[in-house]
Amino acid sequence: MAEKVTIYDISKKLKISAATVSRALNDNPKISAKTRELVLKTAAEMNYKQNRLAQALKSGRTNNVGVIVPYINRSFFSSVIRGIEEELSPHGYHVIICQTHEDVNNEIKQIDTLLNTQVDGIFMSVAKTTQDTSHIKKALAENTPLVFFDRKKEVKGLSSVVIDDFRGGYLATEHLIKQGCKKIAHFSGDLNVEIYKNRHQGYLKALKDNGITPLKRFSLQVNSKLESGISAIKDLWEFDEKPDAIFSSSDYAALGAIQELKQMGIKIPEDVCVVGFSNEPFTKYMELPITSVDQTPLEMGKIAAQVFLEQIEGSQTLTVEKQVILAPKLFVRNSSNRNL
Amino acid sequence: MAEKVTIYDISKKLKISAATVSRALNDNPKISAKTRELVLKTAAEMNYKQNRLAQALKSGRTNNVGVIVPYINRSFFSSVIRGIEEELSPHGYHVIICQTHEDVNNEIKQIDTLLNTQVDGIFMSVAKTTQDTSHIKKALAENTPLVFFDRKKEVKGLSSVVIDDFRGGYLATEHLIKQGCKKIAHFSGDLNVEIYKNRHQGYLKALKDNGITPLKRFSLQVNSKLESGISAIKDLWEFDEKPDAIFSSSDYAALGAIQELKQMGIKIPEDVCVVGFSNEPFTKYMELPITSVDQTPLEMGKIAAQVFLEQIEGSQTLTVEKQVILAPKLFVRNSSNRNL
DNA sequence: TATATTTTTGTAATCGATTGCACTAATTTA
DNA sequence: TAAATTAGTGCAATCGATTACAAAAATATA
Repeated sequence: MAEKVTIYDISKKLKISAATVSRALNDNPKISAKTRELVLKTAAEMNYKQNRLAQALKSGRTNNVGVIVPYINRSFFSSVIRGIEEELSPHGYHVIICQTHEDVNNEIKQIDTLLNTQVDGIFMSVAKTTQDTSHIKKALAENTPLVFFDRKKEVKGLSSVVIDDFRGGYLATEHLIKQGCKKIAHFSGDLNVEIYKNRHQGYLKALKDNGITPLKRFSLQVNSKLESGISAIKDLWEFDEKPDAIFSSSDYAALGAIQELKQMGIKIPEDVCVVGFSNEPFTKYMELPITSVDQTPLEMGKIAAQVFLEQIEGSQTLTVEKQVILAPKLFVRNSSNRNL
Repeated sequence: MAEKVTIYDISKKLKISAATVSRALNDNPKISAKTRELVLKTAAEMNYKQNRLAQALKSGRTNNVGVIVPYINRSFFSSVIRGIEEELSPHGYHVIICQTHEDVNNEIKQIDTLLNTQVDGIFMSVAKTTQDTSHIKKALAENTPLVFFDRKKEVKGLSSVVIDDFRGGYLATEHLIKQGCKKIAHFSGDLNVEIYKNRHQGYLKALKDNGITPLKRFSLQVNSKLESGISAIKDLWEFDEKPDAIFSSSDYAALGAIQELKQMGIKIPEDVCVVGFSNEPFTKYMELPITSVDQTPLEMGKIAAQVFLEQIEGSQTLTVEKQVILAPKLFVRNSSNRNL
């Protein structure tokens, strides 16, 4: 068994104090070049590895950050996490992951245990049901930087990185209008959730800017499931005046819509254009690839990490909150492309 | 700013020693009920939170585990990680994630820093290119349990949880035979990688068991990309004797195959059946859903976690390695289902 | 009541690294 | 050469919790 080598082992071997060893290893300028060399050489020989726990206890910094998301295996979240990891790893940070399963109670627990483990920072996308933010303010109270991504809450002093959902909604709708669509229906998610509300607003604004009066009946709350997309189409088609386009806040519902429309013999994109949101991996693999708004998750993760780093490094400055809003990207594919 | 409360603060307030406080908090039976109550009550009042770093330094256990995968945002890996997290979180463990980007050098670094951070255990799926295992043996030398999942290496003393890739290959091929296919081609991955080799072996065995002589030309090395599937089909169709089924070790290549076959006007599943591997989320969403072998990633993660827990808890027993082999599940869908 | 036991609590070392302060040795200055 | 700096090291406390051992308090026994 490899016994752990400590600075005391080195100090004994060299008959110098542990303090000197520590200083030599940390490139402290007060140490003579000769001693430093000797210590470094010996440390290498003895296969010394710094005990990060001891160091963390002393310094109060663990070099760990926590990421809290609803589910890690959702394509969007795992990509954001990847971005965070890739940006932070070169700086010596490790990423700890936590899942809330969209439940505030778990969120509360996770924040607690993360703060307890003394993470140097927290990244989070709040659960859909989260209303109260007192558990989030704890991080602030303990002086642990917290950065929201995608799903944020308004808490003074906390930074966030989100995409411009309004613009995403606007882009998608505008694109549909340019394709010649005039009766555009929108599948929104729960309008109490900020991101869905914003996408909806963007949709409305684009219509108005183009002289189209939005029809109340064309805004449906549809949750993020294939089946919901199917039944939403059925509902819409009960009326005489049918839409000539669907802009869905969810790729899954968009897919359901496409399946149902095809079922009914409706041609896409000739008769009806369909646009989704999130740019889920499957959208581009479909036989009829689906146009979708990309949320640039990888970039979002990287930028969130940068915001955290700025906050940590420049601790001089009083904690300044930073609100980054990324531009969404529309990927036009066949489900809405009439210019082929 | 909330000052951190320590057991010393409690001991001062109650005028008892920190040792007593510590014992009371840890339910040590040597403490009188009265004192315990008092301490617990006071601790709650003062909002005491144990410093896990100090405890970790003392005990040598951090309650952190590391997971090393090629990329976290691959559907399969993120699902395994989810399984690990969900199984371990109730036991108080946190999960640290690391990516290798399929590069052994990163793998080496990651193991090093994880051991350095004193994780209590490591889960890993090795990079495709990994040959030498000396970096992995370091964990063993430091007495840190390491559990392989999916992609393993033979290292004495290390446990693993994998699926029965041979059986997966066998199942898929057998299914195709039952559909009446007789000329089944196989897209394998790199045959130097164990999992691909095993799937290939399973394919061969199923053919033989059913009296079909495998054709060398029908075993192609195709990497896990849509485009590769397309060109593989082109290659196969240059010969007169065409296959009547494709069993691909990759869902992406299977998808490419389907696209190209359709392009050529070939009917699926009537003329050619197609089966993929991994049960990627997109397979079930396709207009023509793709039959695929599921690797039960969530379960794999959970079981890997259980193996780790057994190893940690029953530290009495000498480290016994455990090799778990999970059964793959075939999800039959329209790309290979002629019995509709 | 005096002594033996058992409970309960306190003292101090430990985990490994860091760092302010003090001290010695080496160098510079007068 | 003596005094004043400067450079290089060591001592010991610290981060917060745990725990063997010692000691004190409470209880049981004679």
